[in-house]
Amino acid sequence: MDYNSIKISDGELNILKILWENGALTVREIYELSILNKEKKVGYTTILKQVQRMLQKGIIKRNEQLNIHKYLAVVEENKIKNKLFNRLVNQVFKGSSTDLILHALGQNGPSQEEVEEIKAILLKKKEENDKQ
Amino acid sequence: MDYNSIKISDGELNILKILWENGALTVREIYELSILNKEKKVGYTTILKQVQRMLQKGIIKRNEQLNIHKYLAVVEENKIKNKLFNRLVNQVFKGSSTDLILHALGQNGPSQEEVEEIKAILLKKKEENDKQ
DNA sequence: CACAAATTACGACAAGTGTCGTAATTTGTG
DNA sequence: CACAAATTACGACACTTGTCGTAATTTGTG
Repeated sequence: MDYNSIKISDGELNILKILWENGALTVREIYELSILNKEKKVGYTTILKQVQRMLQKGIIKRNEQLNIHKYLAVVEENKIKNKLFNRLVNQVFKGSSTDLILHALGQNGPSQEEVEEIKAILLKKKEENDKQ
Repeated sequence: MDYNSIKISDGELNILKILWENGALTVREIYELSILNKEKKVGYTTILKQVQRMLQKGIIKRNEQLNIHKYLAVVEENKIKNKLFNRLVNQVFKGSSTDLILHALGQNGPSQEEVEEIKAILLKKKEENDKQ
């Protein structure tokens, strides 16, 4: 699995998330979980189609034992997380994960003093890195 | 500008980034900047087309004074950052920005001790939040 | 002004995606 | 086993996006 060339759409990510959390599932189960807590519900065949395309791409696989088709994620959660994380950092935080962290803290993180503490730590670190 | 319904593609984000950094630019200027430091270069009309579509969507606007068309971002950098940040948090970090921060720290952030310090702060904060 | 150069507009095309409808196949039940 | 129910396969369609080619328009220069 080449994690660099892989592309994952929003719908696919949604299905992967369910699979990472729950392990092998049938399409029906994925479908049921995917429409829970969703404002916008889609048809069963929509999910099925997405599952089929994911199967074809090789990002999930199928286990056919017991006459039941169960699907399982092939791509690793952490690698995809890293990938998406790095993409965001590069796209809007100039490649600096520290900047992203500061953004996160400013937005809805810990209290003011804590933010200051953390900022101080991060900035100190940043200076060190810049020196090198 | 309704920041909730707005969708921004990778190509558009690339152009926005340039506009946010440099203010009003002509298509030519955007084009020049966009192919700098890029392995994969695209044609001028590709950028032009993207600019035109962005104009139509209303995420950039055009200033025609002085017989020159200069384009300027309408959407605000911080709001878009927030949007993308929140999307990532919801998509793969269970809606917890603290989880994302911890992920960032674990990946390529500050030193070990600093990470521990920050973790302690964040976790303390998290417990407080959970109590409420 | 006339023509070359630059800019802008417009249309096209292939991929990828979300979304289904319907057909084919498989499974379960009287 | 025969038929209903469920599952799976397949095809279709609209939209978005990246990517250009080419045409139309505007600008600048001899």
